[in-house]
Amino acid sequence: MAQIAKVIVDVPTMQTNSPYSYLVPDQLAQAIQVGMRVVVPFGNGNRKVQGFVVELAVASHFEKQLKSVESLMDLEPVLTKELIALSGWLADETFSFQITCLLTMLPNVMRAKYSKQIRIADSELTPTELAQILPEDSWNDFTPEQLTPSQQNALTRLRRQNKIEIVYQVKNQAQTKRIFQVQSLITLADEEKILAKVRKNAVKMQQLVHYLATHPESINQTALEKKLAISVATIKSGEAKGWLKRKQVEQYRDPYKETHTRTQPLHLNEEQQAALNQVTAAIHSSKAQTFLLEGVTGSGKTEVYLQAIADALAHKKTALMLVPEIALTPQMVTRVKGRFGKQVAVLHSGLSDGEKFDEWRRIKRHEAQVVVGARSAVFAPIENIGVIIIDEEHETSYKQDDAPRYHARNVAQWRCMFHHCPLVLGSATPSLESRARSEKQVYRLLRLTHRINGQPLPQVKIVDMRQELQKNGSQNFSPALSDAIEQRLQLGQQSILMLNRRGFSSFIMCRDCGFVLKCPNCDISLTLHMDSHSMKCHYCGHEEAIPKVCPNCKSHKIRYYGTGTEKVEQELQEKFPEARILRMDVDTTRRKGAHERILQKFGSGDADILLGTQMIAKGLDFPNVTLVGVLNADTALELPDFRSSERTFQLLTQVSGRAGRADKLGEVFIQTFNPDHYAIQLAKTQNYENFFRKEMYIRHQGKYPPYYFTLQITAAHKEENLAAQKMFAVLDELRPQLSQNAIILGPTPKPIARVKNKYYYQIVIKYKNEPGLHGAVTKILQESQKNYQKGIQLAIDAEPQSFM
DNA sequence: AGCACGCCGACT
DNA sequence: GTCGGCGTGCTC
Repeated sequence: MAQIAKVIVDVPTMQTNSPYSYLVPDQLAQAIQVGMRVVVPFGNGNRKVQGFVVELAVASHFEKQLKSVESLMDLEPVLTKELIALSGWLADETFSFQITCLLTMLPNVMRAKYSKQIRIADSELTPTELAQILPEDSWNDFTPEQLTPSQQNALTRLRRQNKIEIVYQVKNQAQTKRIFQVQSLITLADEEKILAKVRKNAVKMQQLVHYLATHPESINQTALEKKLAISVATIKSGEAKGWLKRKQVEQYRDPYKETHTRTQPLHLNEEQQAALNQVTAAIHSSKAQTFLLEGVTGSGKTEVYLQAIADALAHKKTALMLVPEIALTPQMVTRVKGRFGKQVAVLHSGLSDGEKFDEWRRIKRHEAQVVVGARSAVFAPIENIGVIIIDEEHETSYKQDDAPRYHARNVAQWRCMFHHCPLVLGSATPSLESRARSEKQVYRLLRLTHRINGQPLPQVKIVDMRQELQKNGSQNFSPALSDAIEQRLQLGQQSILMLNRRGFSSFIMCRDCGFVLKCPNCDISLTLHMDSHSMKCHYCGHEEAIPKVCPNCKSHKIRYYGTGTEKVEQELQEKFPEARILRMDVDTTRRKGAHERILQKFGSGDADILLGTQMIAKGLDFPNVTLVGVLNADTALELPDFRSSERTFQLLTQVSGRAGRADKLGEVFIQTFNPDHYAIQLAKTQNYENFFRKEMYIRHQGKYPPYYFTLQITAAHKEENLAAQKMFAVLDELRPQLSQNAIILGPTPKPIARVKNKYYYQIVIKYKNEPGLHGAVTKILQESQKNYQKGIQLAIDAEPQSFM
């Protein structure tokens, strides 16, 4: 009986979102396995596409003649059965395609590159004629995107006339790094004999011979080059003379080469021990229990995680720990690597594709038992999991905002069910969803209420900027904050200043007519960038020159407005000329490793003030920091989003925790125009529990999560009314499927209605129990495929992070 | 996605 | 009359 492979092909559409059957040719029958990538012919022209084998069977329900698998792309499966099952569930859950989910789970290099080759199939067509259409140097390798429409048409015509043949290629990008090792073939006894044959002035050759004679062990080729200051040519000629052998060996690109000093488990206090005991009990009894570890900043959550991981390892199991991208600082990596050494694999966006691939392979080959990583690390190919930990579980970065729109927490829960292991969600300020679930006993609540070392929480002072505005006019630094900074400078202590959001940025406004320079493609104002001396759009990347006169009224009084980190940095430097300031924002951290370098510099005391955006609020631990200033606490509050209070509270609580962690008492200044807002007042005392009660009441009143589930449907189109029409059509179709209890908001234009020249309209459904909703939405999505060619894009986001 | 089939307008 | 525009449907 012929073998049949069920393959998910790399064609991301709704119509092709199920496995296709292919015959397995005899020569592949032994090697093919579920989870491998294959190349299969697909569609009318039999173009080659990448696919994933999700099942091997002996029969297919497909009536017509099956095509055959072309080739295998892997020697062993890249996906486990668990991950294949997970991809199917995830596709359904997030209203996305299974192929999109599969590709999301794997390192980028597993994504095939497609290209085409052209061959003359009819002697009537001369190469010169063809070269007029397409230059000869790209005959062997071109992609449709690089062709102009007229080239495209000409080639299509020739192909229909059978004058040319198009050969499709699927290129595997997954390359292992290979280095040369040099192995000596001579011994000490040979040295004299060989040296006699080497010319007297060939100093390098003599050195090489001497080295080889005295070093029988093999050495990295580049290391040898450095050591003897010789070139590859010398080594190669040594090889030709038979003195040495060069061989290629595979090498991991290890992003964390430096060895970490090993640390020992710390002594736990009573609360930590009690929390740990509950988690380890679940590990031992293989129970898929979710825990919520709520602990004030500095209460030692990380130590509980580390000891839970140690316990899993002691029971011959593995562990997965997720950390927000931004908190995946060298500090955190050092802590985990320090405890578990080479058993740790790290996955985050700062790594190159090659480095990620290598870390991934270390996990796949069971060379790493502990995985630490950002959101997508939740798909790490780790087996036999003993515990999954999600640190700072309230972080919005755990939700992916493009397809598949998954939340790492839900994926982790699925994997915990699969592996029968506990999930630990940790935070000082849990998301309301998680905290509410622990209230209902769905999660088990573990609380850490004491800071280790018993240090007091920093003193938080709220500065009313309304009064400051009246007294001193508009400014970024209140006298209270300025004095505090001055004091730290004199004491030689460090300060962290946070400017909320990159968005509170400098835009340009005409003082005469009020004209604001906006992006021609998007509905937002352009931001001034001093580093490139230009105006940029944060949404589409549009860039233009800084205007000298107002384009509207020709006035010269067109000025900067608002505050960006660059402007604050300038102002700060003027105020404190002697201060050494480090700025950390999207612009200064774009380059690889820049993030680490800035923190390293600050940590080693090379700067007095660290000025930055949200990214400085998370997970940093610098003992010499005794002052934290939040320049504008309000910007997040003013956003039209039901989570804005929660975000503000979390951010302020978190950034306050950066002050005075060691033996020195910390001080925090929060500048705000809303000093009486409950999110700000409660952040002052770091009273999460009170904030939770208050915010839950407000969510209840407004019928928002966690009392209601939410689903957002968005339509996008170049023409505003088509996007709107589509949303009204969706609404008409959906409404009969919903009960009276469901609440529908919209259709409305999104708060930023136009991005990249497309208009966005959305509806949001708030519901408690709508069994028909999932099916109805899936159906709408399937039908909308037909409209896709007309340029209408429909996006569905279950539990969106914001309605904006 | 990409390719073929099929039905309408402006050209040799 | 045909060439080629792109709307529609299918891909094991």
